[in-house]
Order: sequence, then C-alpha cells, then structure tokens
Amino acid sequence: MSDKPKIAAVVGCTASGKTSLSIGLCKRLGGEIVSCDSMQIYRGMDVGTAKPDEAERDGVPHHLIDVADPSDPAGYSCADYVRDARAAVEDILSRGKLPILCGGTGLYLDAFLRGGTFAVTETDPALRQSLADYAAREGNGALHARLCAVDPESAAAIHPNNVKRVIRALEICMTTGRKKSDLDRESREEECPYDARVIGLRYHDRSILYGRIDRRVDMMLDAGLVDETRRLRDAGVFDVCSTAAQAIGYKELFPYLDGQASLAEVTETLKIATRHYAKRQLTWFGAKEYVEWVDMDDPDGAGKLRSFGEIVNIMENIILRP
RNA sequence: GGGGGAUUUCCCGAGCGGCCAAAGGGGGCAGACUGUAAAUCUGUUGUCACUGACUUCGGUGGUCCGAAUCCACCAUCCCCCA
Repeated sequence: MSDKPKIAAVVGCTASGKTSLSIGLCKRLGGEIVSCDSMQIYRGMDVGTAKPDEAERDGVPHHLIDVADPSDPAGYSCADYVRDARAAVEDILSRGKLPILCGGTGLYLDAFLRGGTFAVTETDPALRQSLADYAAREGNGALHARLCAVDPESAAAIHPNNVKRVIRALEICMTTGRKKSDLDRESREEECPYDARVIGLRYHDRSILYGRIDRRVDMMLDAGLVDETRRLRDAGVFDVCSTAAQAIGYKELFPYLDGQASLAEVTETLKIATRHYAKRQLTWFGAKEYVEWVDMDDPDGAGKLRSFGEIVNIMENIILRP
C-alpha cells in the first residue's frame, strides 16, 4: 500500500521479551536488528543493560550496540542515534534485508520515525549550568517566567518544576534564536520516510510483567552486575558520561558498594526503579498511535502466556500485511 | 516482680483538645514528554448518593459542646532495674 521501504520495529517496556522475539522474527524474515536502546549503545555496559550476547543473537546481525564509549565526554545524543540508525537501516535495505528496530527508548524511535531532519541544536553546558543556578537561586517559577517571556507556547506546555525541560527550551531559544515551539512544529510536519510496522509487546496482567522484572534483576546479579558496576565506577564512567550515570542497574548499587546498604536492600531498590521505568515506557508507547499492540498473555486466559511461536506468527502477519 | 516508652490511614512517619480523612516520604495507580530520555516532571491514593455525608488513628469504657490528641482498664511490643 506504500511505496516507501518497509521496516519493522519491536517496542515495549523493559523485560517484555522484545529481544528474543525480534531475533526470532529476524531468523524467519531475513532481518537484522537495529537496536533502539539508549544504554546498549555503550561499550562495557553489558549485564546492566541486558545486552544480548553472541549466543542470544544467534547469528543475527545487530547494529547500534557498543558503538559509543561511555568514557567519551562528548556522549551520545538522540541526534547521533537518528543519524546512525538511518545509516544502518539504509545499509540493511540496500542489501535486501528487513531492518527491525528493537528497543525501549521511545524517544529515539519517535525521533527516528519522524525523519531525522529536525534542527540540530547545539548543547551549551555552561549555559545550562548558569540557568540551573538561576533556578536554584531564584526559584523554578522565576526560570519558567524567563521562558514564558521568549517562548510562551513552550512555557505553557512545560511544568515550571520540570527545570530540566525549561532549561532545554531556553537553551534552544538562546542558541538558535528561534523558538522551540516553532522548531517542534516544523519537524512535526515531516513524514516518516518508511512504511514502519511498529509492534508493541504488552502484558495484560501487570503482575506477570513485574514478576519478569524481578527475575531479570536477580539474574543480572547472578551474572555479575555488582562486579560490572564496580568496574565501570572505578573507571570513572559514571562521572564522565551523564547518560551512563542515569542507567538503571548501576547507580542503585552504589550504596551497597559503599557499605551503606545490604545487597538485599539495594536489590529491592533496583527492582522498584525498573518497575517505574517500565510503567513510564508503557505510558509513552501507549500514547503513540503508530504502535500495534500484541498481548503476550491471553487477556481472557487468566494470565496464560502465549507461546513464542504464536507471538512470532502474529508479528509476522503484521509485518507482511500489504 | 518494679519503673519508663510505644501502638496513626498499604508501609515508614508527623500530629498531642477544635483549622484532621489526618503533614511528609515510600509504595500503588494514572499521566506528560522533540532530543545526553533507563532521565525529568505532574496528578491521584478511606468510602460514598463526592462543593456534602459517612467510617477511621491497638481494644473497651469514660471526661468534654468537641478527642488521633485527656483519663481508666485490657492487649501487644520495646527499654531499664530485679
């Protein structure tokens, strides 16, 4: 129905089963994975990001995993992602294969789907710092008022307490001389260059998901998460790379490494943080009209899980549909 | 055996006669999000016929116009002296 090249995407919250299902899909459809995960980007962050190892990848090519060094102060932005993902997708298409984006970083997927020619705006750490200081000194409301003066439309859409966002909007106005709301509007007019089939994996019964999250955290701990955290922290990664410092799975263990909390306490904190994250992802993807949802458990089956094969079939139908 | 302290809404924890369905935090639930997003932020959280009514602050019974707050006894837990 579309003359645009077809691509697929498998999204969903953390621990939903995206990785194995999309690999299964690749094997069936001759696809290659383009990771859409803001943390698997980084080399050395393996256990904590549930990065699939060679065995899990099962011979399926994976792109955009381990492409950035967390000790590089330049970091890796959403803009970087869109650029790199675009290149990877084009490469896969040129070889006649199906690109399957897989990951839970909704913002990256959204940006990618929008086309990628959004205004490239520089970030200005010094300016951010001074604005943050201003907010701390004069209050969140005062900073918000400054945004209100230059870009009332953005100001109205951002809560005064969301200082991070207020700063970003202000930064855009100050470094580009244009209103963030105008730039947003322009990018929204763009059309997605692909015929993208976005499949969302979800669990009707939330307790199943939460059980999976708990088990996954326990498995990460067994797989050496504590050592990985210690290693990365000793290497200074969390001081240099602010994105890496945000990753769930590491910062939660710091109190344990410092003897401030037991492993059990810190494990519980990690599970809770992961559940919160999962809920935010669910809210994000739930609001995206382009997501076609597939239930992992039978809505009427009292929590009965669907088989791997059944899910892959459903996904395949969505992708193959004209 | 004697003396002292505790018991609050799912959890922790304020409150110490009216302005208390009860601060604050956690958790739960819901939501926002255009770029360093696994972050950041918001709302809601006793019940209902919901600008009002009703049932709550270990239990029972009192004092008072009025109690989570004062008194008595009972229950449970903690501490000190034996």
